Amino acid sequence: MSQSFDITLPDGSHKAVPAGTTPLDIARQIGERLANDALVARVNGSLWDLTRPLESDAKVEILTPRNPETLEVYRHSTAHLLAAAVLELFPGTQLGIGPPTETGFFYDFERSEPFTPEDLQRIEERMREIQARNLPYERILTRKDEGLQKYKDLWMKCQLIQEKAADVFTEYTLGPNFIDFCRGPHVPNTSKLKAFKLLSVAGAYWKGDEKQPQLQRIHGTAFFTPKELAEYLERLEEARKRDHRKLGQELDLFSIQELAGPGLIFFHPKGGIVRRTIEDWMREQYLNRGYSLVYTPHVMRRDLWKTSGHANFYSENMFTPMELDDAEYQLKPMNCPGHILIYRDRQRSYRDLPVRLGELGTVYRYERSGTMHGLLRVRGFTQDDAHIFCTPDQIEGEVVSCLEFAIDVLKTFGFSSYEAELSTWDKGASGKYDGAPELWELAEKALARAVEKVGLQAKVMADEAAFYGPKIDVKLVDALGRKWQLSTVQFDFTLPRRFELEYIAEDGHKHQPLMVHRALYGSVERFFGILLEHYAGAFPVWLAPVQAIVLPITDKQLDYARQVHERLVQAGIRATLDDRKEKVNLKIREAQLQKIPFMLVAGGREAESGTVAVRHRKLGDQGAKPLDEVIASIQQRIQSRSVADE
RNA sequence: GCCGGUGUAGCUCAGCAGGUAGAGCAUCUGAUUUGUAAUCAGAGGGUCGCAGGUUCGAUUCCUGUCGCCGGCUCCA
Repeated sequence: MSQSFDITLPDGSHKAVPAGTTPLDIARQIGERLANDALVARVNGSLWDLTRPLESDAKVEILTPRNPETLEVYRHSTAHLLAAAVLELFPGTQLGIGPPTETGFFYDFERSEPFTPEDLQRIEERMREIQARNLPYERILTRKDEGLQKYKDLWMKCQLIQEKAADVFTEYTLGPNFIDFCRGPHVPNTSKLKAFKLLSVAGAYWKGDEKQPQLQRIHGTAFFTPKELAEYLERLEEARKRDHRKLGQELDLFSIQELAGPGLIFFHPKGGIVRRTIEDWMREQYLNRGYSLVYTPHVMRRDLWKTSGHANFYSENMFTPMELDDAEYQLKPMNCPGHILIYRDRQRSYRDLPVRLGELGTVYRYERSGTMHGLLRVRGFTQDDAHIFCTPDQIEGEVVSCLEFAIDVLKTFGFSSYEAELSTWDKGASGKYDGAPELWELAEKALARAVEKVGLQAKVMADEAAFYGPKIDVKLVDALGRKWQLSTVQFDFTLPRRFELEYIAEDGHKHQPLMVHRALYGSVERFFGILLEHYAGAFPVWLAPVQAIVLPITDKQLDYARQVHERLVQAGIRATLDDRKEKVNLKIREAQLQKIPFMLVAGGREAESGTVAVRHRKLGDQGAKPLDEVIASIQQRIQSRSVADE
């Protein structure tokens, strides 16, 4: 056993070390500082505990907080710390799983009593105490049969061991009293954990399955430094401040009425202006890009939904059918069948294709109570929906223009950062797919080539396609770095078959067209909510419900202010006049809180000279300017749809 | 749907070991004519989410129900 291993370091240098050497030993040889900062190692590509002896020749890399992948390990170790604290305070609690997440970590517990917010505080304090004990995380190898015996009082752990463990598995201790079945790796000891905070408790089902017992999930977050933690908490606070539900009320944009029912949105006059502007832009684009605008009914016979298949596989999401004198009718959860009926109302020639039918179609879907969320998750919403019926050799071009269109939406509304996902059928391996393999191949190739052509980065999500066809999803990244699913471009191989769609091809025979479903805003309501949060309520001028407000200083300037207001309105600017007998300070404060882009102060001096004193919501007092100039500059912003707040 | 929390004036919130409620802002009235984020004074406004129960008495305790919030699940 006195063999030695050949270690390759990231700089390409080699080192011979005796068996039994750990990555931490190597770090120490390189430098005390590195050994101090080290949290975990990468050995031959996989993450490895610092104190775990090397087992062969290896490429070894010592990872510190500078390596982003370290954060997951760090948070995972914090999750163990949480579990250890819970067990100390509440012995007998059952442990579920405790993974890191994108923003922190959680651990699931089963306990008859609910954790209260006070419990959370106590737990967090106990975590700090345990942390201060400077306990090591130690990796232990255990035989499966032994492990099952050891964890016999922890049913979830036993289940996990049964399902996941090899004959010999790893577990990690945290001091003398805590041990957890876990793949690892972990940071070497609790002294490394410098900044963490528990955030919430909530219910979560074991394995995410509602037929399984419900557990209590404690969420927390952890960062390498208290400073980063504080910044994260500030971001959370910022997100809370720009919550679209809060802004929607403060800015009087929309409401949800208890008397009318949850998940149903009322757009108030100001929200109505914003929404209409968003919709008008889309309608204009439809017409510019070769789409036809159609309208389809909101309720249709249930037979239609039987033909489409929705009555079967989508029934959970549909409103209960209503009985009319001749038949059952169904509120529409989708627009596709309506567009299909228009397509097949007459015989189509290949010369007619592609047929692009677009609609701002309002659909109703049954969402379980408890799942609704402001504008983002509702029961009635409007899709900027279109269906493209085309020939096989047209699909690539069609997908390309859909993606270009989608990118144009993002740019127009001020999102510069976005990403895409290409969901594929994975060769039909999972067997859940409908449609001929040739069609899948054809469509997936077209999608992949289109993605490349428009220069999108698309992550391939194997086996994530819908059963009826592959798709591309576009996600945007907002001002706070949050990702939102937005546009989707999906093939549908099922509906053309179910509705026996056809066109007469050049060969004089009937062929089945390909059908592409695409929505770019996704849902207008949801898009509205995303925009609202992205801009924190300060909509770009072209979208702002009120673009300018005229503020006379005293009622001596009222006549002049009325003229100014009239000029603005004549110029097509959405302007209001604050003619109350109030101090200008108050008027400014309120206009500012309403996030009105331009406040035009009209006092005696301005009335004399035909000017207004311009105050911009972000830039502040800009001084007096000739009214003509001000009008032109506001108009310029509106016409150019500028998203810059200046 | 499930787990936990929560529901008091238009808004934000206080209060109640059970004795039918209070502030600030908003609203209305009056005064103030005011130069870049809140002028002053007075008045009005709530069947304490809804329905039962316990009690001499319930906004307060209990049960049910509805909405909302944080999650799970699902998705636009």
